[in-house]
Amino acid sequence: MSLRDDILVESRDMLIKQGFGKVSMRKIAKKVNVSATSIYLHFKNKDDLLLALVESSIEKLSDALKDQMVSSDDPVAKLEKMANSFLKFAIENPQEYEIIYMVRHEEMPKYPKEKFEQIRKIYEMLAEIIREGQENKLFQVEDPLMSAYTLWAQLHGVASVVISKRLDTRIPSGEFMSQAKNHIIQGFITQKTPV
Amino acid sequence: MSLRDDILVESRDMLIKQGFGKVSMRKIAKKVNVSATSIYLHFKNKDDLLLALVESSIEKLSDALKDQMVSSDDPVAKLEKMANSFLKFAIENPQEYEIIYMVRHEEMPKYPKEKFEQIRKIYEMLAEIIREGQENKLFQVEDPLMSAYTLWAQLHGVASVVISKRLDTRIPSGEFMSQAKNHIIQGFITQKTPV
DNA sequence: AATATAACTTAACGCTGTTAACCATGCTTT
DNA sequence: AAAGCATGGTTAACAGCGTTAAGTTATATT
Repeated sequence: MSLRDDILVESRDMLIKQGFGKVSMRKIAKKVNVSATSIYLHFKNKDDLLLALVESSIEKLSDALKDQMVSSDDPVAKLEKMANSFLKFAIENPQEYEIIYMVRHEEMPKYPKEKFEQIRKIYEMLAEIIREGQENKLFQVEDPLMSAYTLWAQLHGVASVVISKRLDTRIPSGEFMSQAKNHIIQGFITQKTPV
Repeated sequence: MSLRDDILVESRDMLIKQGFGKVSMRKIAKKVNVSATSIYLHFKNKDDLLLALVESSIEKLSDALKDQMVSSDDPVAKLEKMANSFLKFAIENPQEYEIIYMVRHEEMPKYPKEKFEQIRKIYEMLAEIIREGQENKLFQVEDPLMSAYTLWAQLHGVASVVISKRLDTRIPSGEFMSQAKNHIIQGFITQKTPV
């Protein structure tokens, strides 16, 4: 395994175990038995290294979601599965999930957009499900792609409140997420306005 | 005005203008014409200072939402107004909004819970609206307080994706938010399952 | 054999949060 | 009035940070 890979492995481990604030170039270097400056031979700077971690976390999430897509269920069930595995991934890999949202896109205009191609593909996938539901008159949406983004944003909000422990102690997080998921899906479903 | 207040004013200003990463004790000190260590006479440490900022940002948001509560509209309209002003606040005061979500609760178990009383009150307020709608059979929810949390979480997800510029460039953020708001509210409304 | 390139090092710069020790001022108690 | 003490400030210093510049050493190419 190359030094570059060692750095990635160790820094991811450090990020997951100790959190974002405690990761430093010097500590990573010590872990892989190399001088701190050596890292700069493989990564432009700290941000660049972190971005590499973001990328691979996105890939993990992407894989977790894709696995759910093999089924030939109806769109509602598909969406539900997606929502489930999204939340499951976030809760089971909280640090991994947080890595994805760690770096602000605006702070890295220098980085090639292709790096985020993967995440765009997930959105397209969601949009496809929604489009299918729209055609079957199951979902009531204006623009499937936009709805894919709102769906994800809603799910992210739910995941993030749980992960960052902002939930009221009176509320069990499992029920919260399942309840939230229902509300979110419900929000897309076609309905006759109540009397 | 006391030095403590000066520090708060300047550090808030710095936080809003330059962002979280660029705020340092020394820079704040320079701005208020005092040595860096003097800040420690008024705040335990940097986290403590930031928490004071969080508190007052929460109060601002809380005020913005409370202002919407005077009306005697029906629950649906009320919820819509709340959602609108929540998103409006977030978009118009992005840095202020981010301050609220900056500090992780788990990282500050030392701080008194009463500090977050204000935010809890907002939740109770939302829960009250939802409870009202529930009794009028307008909303279909299990637990109004839990639903208040899911509502907020979803709104936060939407606000956060816009603020941190994660939205696809093809999607106009105004429409995105309005669309998302509709989905979110829709998710609470009682409905007859479609045929 | 000479040279280029790659992978690494040490030393240093200018930041950072935070602590320790010190000093002046003004209030309280003797 | 003298002594003591709390308050609000100071400077100096520590350890750690990201990053750069310059130097070294080994390997591959010509």
